[in-house]
Amino acid sequence: MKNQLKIARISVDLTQQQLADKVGVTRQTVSLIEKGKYNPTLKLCLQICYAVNKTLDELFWLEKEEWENAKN
Amino acid sequence: MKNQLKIARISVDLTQQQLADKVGVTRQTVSLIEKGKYNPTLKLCLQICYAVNKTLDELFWLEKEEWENAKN
DNA sequence: GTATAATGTAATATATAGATTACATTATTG
DNA sequence: CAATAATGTAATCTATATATTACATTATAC
Repeated sequence: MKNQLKIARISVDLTQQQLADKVGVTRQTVSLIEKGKYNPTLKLCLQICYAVNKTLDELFWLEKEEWENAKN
Repeated sequence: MKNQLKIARISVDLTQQQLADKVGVTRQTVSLIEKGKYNPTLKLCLQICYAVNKTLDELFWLEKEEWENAKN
């Protein structure tokens, strides 16, 4: 599932590992979320938002059509 | 985890069962999410947003402080 | 160009989201 | 107030988010 995490993370100058540490998750999890291969929980989404100083909509919002195309 | 789902669902005149059907989940899952006793996945959050015509921030956003208080 | 940091990704294990079944409680409507 | 619809919630099961370990590839710095 597509998202804006990678660009947001880089803009606050964090590596995947640093972000992972901040939100208490493994680097792999961050990597997979950025790649759109994961369906994170709301809690994790919120923690990521706080860490990179963005809102849910800014990082994770998808219009319904994009959603329906991106079947995965 | 607190959220605005119940009020949004009622405002589009759906029962928990109807919402559950629309998003392809059980009524129990909807109930628990409304009660703040569940940590839904991003996909489910998005589908709920589409069903009640709200955004992620409108339904699920929590400021960091509220978050930190609401430990669960 | 080589060392090192950062990232991608695969296999297996564990924790937990969500389903299922069931029953109780709380609205709502006649 | 009685019947029914809507909702709360508990126990058990299944699917999947996330951890762990490990190794490969890609970027960055010397």
